[in-house]
Amino acid sequence: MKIATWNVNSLKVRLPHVLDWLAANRPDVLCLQELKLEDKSFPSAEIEAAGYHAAFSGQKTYNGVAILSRSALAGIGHGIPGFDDEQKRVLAATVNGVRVICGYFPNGQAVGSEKFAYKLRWLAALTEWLREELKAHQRLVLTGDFNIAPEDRDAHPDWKDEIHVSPAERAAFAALTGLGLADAYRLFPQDDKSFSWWDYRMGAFRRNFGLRIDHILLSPALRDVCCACTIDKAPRKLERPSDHAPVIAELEL
DNA sequence: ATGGCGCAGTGGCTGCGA
Repeated sequence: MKIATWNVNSLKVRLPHVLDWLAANRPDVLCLQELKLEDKSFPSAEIEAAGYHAAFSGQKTYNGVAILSRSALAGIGHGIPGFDDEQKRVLAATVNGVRVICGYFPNGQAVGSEKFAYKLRWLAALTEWLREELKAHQRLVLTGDFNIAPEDRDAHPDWKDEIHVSPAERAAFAALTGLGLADAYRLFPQDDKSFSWWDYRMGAFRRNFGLRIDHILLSPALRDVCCACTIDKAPRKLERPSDHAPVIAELEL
């Protein structure tokens, strides 16, 4: 099973890239973030024509998540149970016995801001929910745009902002891995300065001034069968790219 | 020089992302 995540920064604008990428890579599951469109505008026909089922949770202008799958999606769940939130950031579904949770984690804007407090509240709620989900689902994937670079090696050395690399955010990430979830990318040797996001400005991609903030976390049963995890930088080189690159994990299932 | 780029909304600009 090949499972991927990609923050597309507007599905409307990026649909051609997504369709091309699905055709070229044929993942079993693709989790999308930052759809920036309402459910009524979701491109269901195009996704279906590409051979994929879809579950989605969108809103106007901001946020929005989707799970695309070659097999049928079951047990679709919206949001974090018990956490009231108008922002569409979480979608869960079961595919061939694997519980897939797609998340667009809050940005946080600046350490100490109102949005930062919301980010930490959101992360705490997610973690408590995942604790229960892991009891119910032996095979579980938590994936998406985490907006956290878990270690120093996951951020360009010149990254000056505290957001995405602050101790509080990294502690929240560690709380998730503390539940037994493994960062699939770090199960394998990787190049130095491996990132999944690059600012549109300042020639950041050309200079590889980036962050690794898009992740695939695996429950113990899936970690044991994970045979590869890579970042595909090719779509970031296209005309009008998303600022994020897809991350792909391969599971021997 | 605190911007730069890109997207959405109902705009000639602002808010936001990371």
